[in-house]
Amino acid sequence: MASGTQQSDTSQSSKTPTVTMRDVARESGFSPTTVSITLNDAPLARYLPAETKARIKQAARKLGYRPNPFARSLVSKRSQLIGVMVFDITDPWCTPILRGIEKTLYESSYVTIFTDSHNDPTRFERYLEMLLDRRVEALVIVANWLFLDINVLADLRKRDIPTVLIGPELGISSISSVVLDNEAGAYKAIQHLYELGHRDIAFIRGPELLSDTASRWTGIRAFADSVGLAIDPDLVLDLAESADPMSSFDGGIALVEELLRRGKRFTALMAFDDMTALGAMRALAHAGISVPGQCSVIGFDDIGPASIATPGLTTIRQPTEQMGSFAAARVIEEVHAAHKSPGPKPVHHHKVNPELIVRESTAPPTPV
Amino acid sequence: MASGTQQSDTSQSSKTPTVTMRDVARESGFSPTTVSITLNDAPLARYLPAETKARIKQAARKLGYRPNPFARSLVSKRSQLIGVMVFDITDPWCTPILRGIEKTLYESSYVTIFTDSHNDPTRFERYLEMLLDRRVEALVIVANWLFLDINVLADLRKRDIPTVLIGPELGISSISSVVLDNEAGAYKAIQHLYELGHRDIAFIRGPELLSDTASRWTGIRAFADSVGLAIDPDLVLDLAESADPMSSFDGGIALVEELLRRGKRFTALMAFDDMTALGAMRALAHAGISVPGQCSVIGFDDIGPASIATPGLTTIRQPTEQMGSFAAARVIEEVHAAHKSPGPKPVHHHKVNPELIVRESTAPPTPV
DNA sequence: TCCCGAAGTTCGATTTAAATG
DNA sequence: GCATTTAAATCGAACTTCGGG
Repeated sequence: MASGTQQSDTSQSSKTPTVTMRDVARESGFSPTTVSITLNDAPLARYLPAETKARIKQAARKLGYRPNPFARSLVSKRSQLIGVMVFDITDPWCTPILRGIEKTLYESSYVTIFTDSHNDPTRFERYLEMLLDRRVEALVIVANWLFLDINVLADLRKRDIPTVLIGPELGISSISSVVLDNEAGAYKAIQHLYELGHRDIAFIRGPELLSDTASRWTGIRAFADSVGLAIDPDLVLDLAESADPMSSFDGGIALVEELLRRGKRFTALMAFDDMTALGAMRALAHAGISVPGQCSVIGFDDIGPASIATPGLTTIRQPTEQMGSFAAARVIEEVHAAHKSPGPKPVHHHKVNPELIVRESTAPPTPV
Repeated sequence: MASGTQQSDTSQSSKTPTVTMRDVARESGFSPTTVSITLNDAPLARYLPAETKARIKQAARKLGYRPNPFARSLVSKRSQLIGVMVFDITDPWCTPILRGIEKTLYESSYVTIFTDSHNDPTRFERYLEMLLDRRVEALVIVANWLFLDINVLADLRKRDIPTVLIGPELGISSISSVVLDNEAGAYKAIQHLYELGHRDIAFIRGPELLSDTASRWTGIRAFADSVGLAIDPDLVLDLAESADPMSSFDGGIALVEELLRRGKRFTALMAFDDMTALGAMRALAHAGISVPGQCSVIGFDDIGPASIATPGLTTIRQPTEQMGSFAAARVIEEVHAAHKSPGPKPVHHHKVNPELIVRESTAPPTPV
C-alpha cells in the first residue's frame, strides 16, 4: 500500500514541464516582451489595448504560468526575502512575536526565511552569513537574551540592510529596535502589590548582565521611593547567568528556598520573569505556603504558561505580537525607503508599553 | 544620535558594489569559466593545477565574492529552499518540532521558508501556493490539527515535491508522515494509573473529528480489557471541536466541573492532552480537590508548560524534536533521491514511540 | 576523459531602444 | 508624432564544446 503503483495521471506524469513566459507568448501570439509588460502591469501597459492584455492573461492562466522567481530576482535585484533570526524558538516568549511578524508579512509579497541561533554566537554568525548570501532584503532579530557584540551589528549597518532588533534594550546602538518599557512594567508590578497592601516584598532580580534587569530594578526603586517603601536587602536575590530559558525556572525554585532559609517574613514576591515566578510557585507549594493565601506572586512577560498555571499568574504583559508586527512593518518600510533613496537610514528605537494582567496569584496579604 | 552623521567608512559607503564572478576572473587573471569550475569544485577542477585554484580562491576571498543564488538557481534549477508550514506557531507542541527541523537543516545547505497557516484552510492554500511559486524543493507540514482535505495533498504528490506531514494519523494517505503511536501512548498512561492502584478513572477524550482521539481511546480500551478494568461511561466525557489550542484548557475546566456535578467517585483523571489536563487541575483546585492527594491527573504530549506547572504534570511524551529532525532528514533524502531518478517516490509512514514521564500529578489513591 | 583554459550558449525573466503602420 | 509591438541586451552563474600544449 505504501509505495504501490501509481495508476492515474496519464500524460503529465513525472516532472512538471515548467511553462515559461515564452510559452505564454507563443500561446497568445504576442512577443515575450508584451507578455512581460502586461503580466507585470508595467508602465508601458497603458498603451496596450485591453483586448491584447486579456488574451495574454488568459493564455497565462490556461497554461498555468508561474513566473520564475530566480530569473526575476536576477534582474530586479530584489529577493522578496526577509530574514528572521530567533535566538531560541524554545522560549515561549518568542512564539507570539513570530506570529506577529508573520501576520504583517502575510499581507506583503515578502517571504520569511527562518533561522534559530540557539543563543550561540557561532550559529548566529553562520546563519547571518547564510541570510546575507541569500540576499535577504531585511532582517528581524528576536533576541530573548543578548550576547551580540556591537561589531556584528555595525557590520549589518555597513551592508546597508534594514534591520530591527526585538528584545533587550541595548542602550545607544546603531541598529533599530523594538523594546519594552521595562521600567514602566516593573513600576506597575510593584505598584499592584503595594496597592493590595503588601509592604514586605521579596524580589528575585534577573541576571546582572541582562540589561532588562537594571531597568526593571530602576522601575521598582522609582515606585518604592515615591511611596517611601523600604526594600529589605535580605529579600533581594539575583538570578544566575544563563541563556537557557528553563534555568530561570530552576533559579526561581532555588532562590525561594534560599529566601525561606533566611527566615525573613515576606507577604509577596516579585519575580524577574514568569519562568522565575512559576519556579517560585513550585518552591512555595513544596514548602506548604499557599499562593496567594500566604504569599502573593507576580511575574513578568505573560508568556503562555502564565495563564494556564494554577493559580493563574498575575504578571506584566509584553505586547509580544504587536512587537513582532511592528518590527516587520518597520523593516518593510525601510526597504521601501531604501528603494527610493539609497544610503544609510536613520535608526529608530520604539518603546512599547507593558500592561498589568491580574490573575489569581496576587491578593491582599492576610493579617497576621 | 539616532540618525547622526556617519563618519567612518570612507570609500565603500552606501551600497555594496556586488562583486561578480567576472570580477574574480579579472582579478585572478583567469576566465570566468575557470573561476566557476574551481569555486564549485566541479569535476573538471581535477585537471586544474593547485596554483591556479589557489590564486582564484584568493582573489575571490580578497574581493569578498559571494555567488548570486538567483543566477545559480536559474541554471541549476535547484532553489535550496525547504518550505515549512506550521498550523499554529502558538501551540507549544509545535515549537520543539521546529527546533528539530532546524537542527537537521542547519547541517545541510538548505534554508527554511517559514509559514503559519493559523489553522485556516484559506491561509494554508495561499501559503502553499507561495511556497510552490518560490520553487521550494520540499515541504514539511507541522499539523497539530487536521482540516486538510485529501485533494490538496494529492495535488502535492502530483507536483512531485517531497512532502512529509508531522502530526495526526490520517489513515491511508498518499503523503509521507511522521506520527506518534497514540495507541501505545494511551496504553502506557492508563497502565501507569492502574499500576498505582487506581480503579475509578475518569476520562476526557478529544474531539471526535480528530483521528488521535480514536487511537488513544483504542489504547485505553486495550489496556482496560487486558486487565478486566471496567470503564464507567458516566466518567467519560468528550472535548468539543475547536482548532484553538487554548480551547482544550477551557474544555478541561468545564468538563471537570461537569464531572464533579455528576457526583460519581473517581480517584484519577486521564486527559486527552496536557492543555486539557492543566485545565482539569485548575478546576480541581478550585473545587478544593488536591492533586495528586485526592485525585491523580495524567496528560498527553508533554508540552513545555507540563513540566513547569505545579504540581508537575505526569504525561506521555511525544518525542517532538526527534519527529521534526526525522521529517527534515526524510525530506532531504527524498530530494536527493529525486535528483537521481525522477518520478513519484514511495510514501513512507513513520510511527514514533511515546514515553511515560512521571512527575508529581500522579500518586497512589488514598484509601477511603 | 592527457592537461589546461576559454569562448559561447543557456537558464527565464526585465527593460531599453527601436520598428511598424 | 502616436499607438502598438518587438528585437536585443542584460542580470550572474553553470555547462558544453572546443583549441592548444
